[in-house]
Parts: sequence; C-alpha cells; structure tokens
Amino acid sequence: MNTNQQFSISIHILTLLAAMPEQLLTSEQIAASVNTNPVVIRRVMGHLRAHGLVESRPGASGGWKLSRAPEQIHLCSVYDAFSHTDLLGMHRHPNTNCPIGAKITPALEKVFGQAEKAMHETLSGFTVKDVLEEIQS
Amino acid sequence: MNTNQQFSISIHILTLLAAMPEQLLTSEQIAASVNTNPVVIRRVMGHLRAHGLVESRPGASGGWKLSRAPEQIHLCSVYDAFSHTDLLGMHRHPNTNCPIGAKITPALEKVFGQAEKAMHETLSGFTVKDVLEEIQS
DNA sequence: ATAATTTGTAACTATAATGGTTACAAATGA
DNA sequence: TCATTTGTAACCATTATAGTTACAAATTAT
Repeated sequence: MNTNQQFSISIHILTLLAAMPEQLLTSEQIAASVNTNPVVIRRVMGHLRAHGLVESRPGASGGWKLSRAPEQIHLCSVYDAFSHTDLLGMHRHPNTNCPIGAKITPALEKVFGQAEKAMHETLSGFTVKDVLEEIQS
Repeated sequence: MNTNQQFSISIHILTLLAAMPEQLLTSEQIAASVNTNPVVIRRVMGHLRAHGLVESRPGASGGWKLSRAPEQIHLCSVYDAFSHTDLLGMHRHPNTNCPIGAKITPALEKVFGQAEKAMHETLSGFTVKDVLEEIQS
C-alpha cells in the first residue's frame, strides 16, 4: 500500500500541459512546477508517451504537449501507464501442503481483482479536463 | 503501487482461523501455512487484534482465534487495520508559486478519495466466510 | 555549418519500507 | 517449577523509488 508518486505526478503534469495548450513545455519547466528533477519528469513522460498520452520533440525549442484533448484523457488511462505491479500486494509462497495455503491465492486474486476494477471504473469517470476545471474553479 | 503483503497475509490467517474454529492456533502453526516467520505473523496479528478481529492468549497452550464469527468479518475491516498509508501515493512538494502546483493536491485528494472509497465498498461486500467457502468449493 | 538547446537514457547514490531473523521478557498453563 | 507462547525490541538484507550526474542524439536557430 505504498506509494509511488508517478501516478500523482502524471496527473499534475497532464493538467499543467492542459493549462498551457499553445506551447511546448520543457522537462525543466515541468520539473519546476512539480518541484523535482527534470530526469524524473522525463522518466514519467516516457511511460505517458508509450501509452499515447503525450508527444515530445527533442532539440532546441523542443518540449512536451498533450497528444489529445484533455477531455479525452481519462485518469484510468493514466493509471494504466503505471500499473505494472498490482495495487494490493499478494504474499508469495503460501504452503501448498496446507488446504488453505493451497487455494488462498486464486481466492485472493478474485477479490483483489474486483476491488481494483471498482477503483479503475471510478478513475474512468474523471478526465484531465475535470481536474483542470476543479483547479480553476 | 506496491505491495505490502500484510493485507493479503491477514486474509489468509483469518481464513485459516475460520477453518479451525475449535482450537487456538499458535503463531508457529500459522507461520507454517503462510510460509514465513512466526514474528511476522505476530506483527500482523497485533494490528488485527487492535481492530478487534482476533484474540490471543499467551503462555502454554495459548494461541489465536477469531473474536467474531467469520461471516461478521468484512474484508474492509481487515483493510482498515493496515490503511495507515494511502493506497495511491501523492507527490509531496508541488511548487505553490505555480497556479497548478498550488492547487493540485486537494484536487488529487478528491479523486483519490473517491477511488479508494469505491475499492473499500467492494471489499465490504466480502467476508472471511465468503473466502473460506470459495476455497472449500 | 555551427552552436545552443532539449530529449533520451544509462548509471549511480541515498533513502525508506518491508520482510525476515534473533533474542528475550512476561504471561500462562501443566 | 518448568515448558510454552505471546509481545516486542533490535537488527539485517532486500527492494523500490526519487533524485542526481553525465553524456549521446536529435533538432532548431543563427
């Protein structure tokens, strides 16, 4: 139940890009808003780009912009860009000689799967535009 | 989005206790099923006891048992015993001189709160008895 | 062309969380 | 009185992450 900040940082960045749609923002500029190192930003952006959410241009006067309108970027898509590890962690080696240990894993997967699905559906109800409007209200 | 195993281990333990309602189980016995060290079990059990889910008796022929019927232990209560850190991590120091950075935190809290609430409600739909029956089916 | 800028990425460090382990006092029952 | 078991502190190893430095490749501006 931890806590990597990449999802949170991603929403921050996407909202920032949505607020300045006319220009490319550099990693340096974005890092100033998030208050971290530009390389941290580029790492996060790499995932977002791989999922088609942002585009970059290297070189002088390069930078980043959204690749779709903010109302078309749902937060579940942002979440998916980082959901390599499951949210609810599973313990690894239950004793399969125990009747409970032998079957607990699939039982937990069923429950955890439903729980994460519920969260995912909630995230699908918000877009980057929603977040921007919340901030500007 | 990681992954501490305490929630998962807890459900395993509670299901095991539910399967053997007649006897006290020792940390050693429980650890054998979970396949870990007895101290890890006692640590987890401490949280569960603090939330009224299990009872212990120290000393010879001591051990652990559920403090309520398994159909009265909802998985959301188990989750609550460990939800000290929020599931979706927040980045810490957005730049408050930036209009977005200044307001992103409460906006994220609103979204994350709803997402976690959805997950919590899903967990409230399952009890330890449900997990046990799933395993025994 | 050349220089300046910016991404893209590898490599490394520091920090924090976690699981696992040892050790031992306190409680309890046989 | 002794054996057993919880309760807990202390420590170590591992892992994930954020942050940092460094530099090649790409691109634009002059």
